[in-house]
Amino acid sequence: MSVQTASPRQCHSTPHVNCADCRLASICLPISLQIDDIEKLDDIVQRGRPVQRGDRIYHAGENFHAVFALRSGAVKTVCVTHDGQEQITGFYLPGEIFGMDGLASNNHTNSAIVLETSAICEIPFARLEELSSQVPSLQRRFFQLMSKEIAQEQQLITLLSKNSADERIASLLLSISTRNHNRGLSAREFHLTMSRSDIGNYLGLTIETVSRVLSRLHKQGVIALDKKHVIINDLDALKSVASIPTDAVK
Amino acid sequence: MSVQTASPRQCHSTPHVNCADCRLASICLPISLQIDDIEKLDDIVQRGRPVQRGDRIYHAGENFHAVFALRSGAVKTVCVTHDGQEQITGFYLPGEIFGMDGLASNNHTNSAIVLETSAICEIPFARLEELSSQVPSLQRRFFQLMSKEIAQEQQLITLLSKNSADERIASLLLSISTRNHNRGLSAREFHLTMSRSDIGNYLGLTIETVSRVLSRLHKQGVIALDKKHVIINDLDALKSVASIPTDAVK
DNA sequence: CGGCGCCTTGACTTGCATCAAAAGTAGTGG
DNA sequence: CCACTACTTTTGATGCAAGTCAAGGCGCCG
Repeated sequence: MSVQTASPRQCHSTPHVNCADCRLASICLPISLQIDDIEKLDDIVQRGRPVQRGDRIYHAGENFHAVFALRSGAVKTVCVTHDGQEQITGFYLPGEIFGMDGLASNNHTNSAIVLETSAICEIPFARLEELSSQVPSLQRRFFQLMSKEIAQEQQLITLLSKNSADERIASLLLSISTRNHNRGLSAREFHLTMSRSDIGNYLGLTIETVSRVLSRLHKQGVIALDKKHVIINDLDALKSVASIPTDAVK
Repeated sequence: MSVQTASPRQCHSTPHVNCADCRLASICLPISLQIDDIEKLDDIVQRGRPVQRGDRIYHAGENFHAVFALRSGAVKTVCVTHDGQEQITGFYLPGEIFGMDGLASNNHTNSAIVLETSAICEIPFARLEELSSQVPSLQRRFFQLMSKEIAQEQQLITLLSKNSADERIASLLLSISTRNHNRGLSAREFHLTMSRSDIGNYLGLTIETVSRVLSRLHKQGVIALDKKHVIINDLDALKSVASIPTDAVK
């Protein structure tokens, strides 16, 4: 089970870094908090051991007691239908929060599965809730996070409902690119941590279609593709495949 | 513009009913609040004039300042893509809360459009937020509402990603039926307030497909259908079309 | 009555799924 | 280091569910 991936430990994945010093603070939960409020938040955040590919952070059906912030690595959330099929509902990158499903019913509706060696902060919800009452900007921030989650899912709904296979895949690549960029990484070049099968599941496509579309984009020179390593050669062309105006900031 | 539908004014749409007396209290925002907390909530709720089919409660891009509870009638929320297409992201029935998009960015990402003569409660968010800090059970309730919204959207994502036209439409009928039932109305017989085109838009199908599937269900005797009036003749058969186990509660 | 939306139905087309097989990649153990 | 197994990805051939195009019906309103 100890699948050590090539992903090296990075400075921000060391357990002792606190929220104030974390280089992801500008995009994570602490946004817009005062320094002493960050310290209060810091007190309730639990930083765990690195987790490995395939590990589950929580299971669907499990009691909900915490939300999670991803420090490094990547995570997917999946929910299971009546007939046992899995649907991936989101991919999470460093600085992003997951696990807010399950708040409604006190039980997680999704499972969270680790895609590559990751470092994760656990934030016990009871204490977060309590602190939110005392720190209005934290309460607001948390409302915003949930609202952002809703907005993103609506984007996905639109993608699934209205867009072709090409558009869906181009959109996903652009989304990852943008999120990488916001974390201060390259928008042009990145590693697809998820398998073709994960991508297909997420976008409502078969793995064959995913493979074909990626090959075509490669042949057309829009992207360069080596296994899971992606380079966006022509950003405007990719946006045009995604039917996104080239001037859209997104 | 004044499209007066056949829908009669009902007792719970009269503006003077307060939260404590509203017959939707058991499924609306006040759930699990103490009686004096309901009164505090009641103080900030604004009950407006009835609105008509086609009216917009808020526009995409508009400043976010309130969430809304539907007292009677029906509402759809839509968001607009880059290329000007509309995507319906939800249908709302009495007792349900909408307008929580826009919390993230302080601007609504959706528009809310009235489907039939409706009565709506407006809840200014600033005051709700403030009250939430003082009343932990309200804060919790509001977190839950947003989380429920997330869970429902994930259901829709799964539906769009994995299910056939028949399954999508049967699922929608069952969802409306269940929600009616929870409001104390008939689960067997109801009025489809939305047009075929709305249904198609919501479910990622063309209006022709919607029409064909409904006709087929009618011919098979699973439902009776007269214009917008629906009677579910064989609930188990409908669940089976939706690929939902017949013993599933929801 | 005639015009305008909304809905239904039929004939045809197509994008993606399905089926099938081969090629590439990784992990394991001799 | 290579052979072996298992898994993932690619590529090709074929089929079908749902989209598109087109025509006609029904109800509503001026």
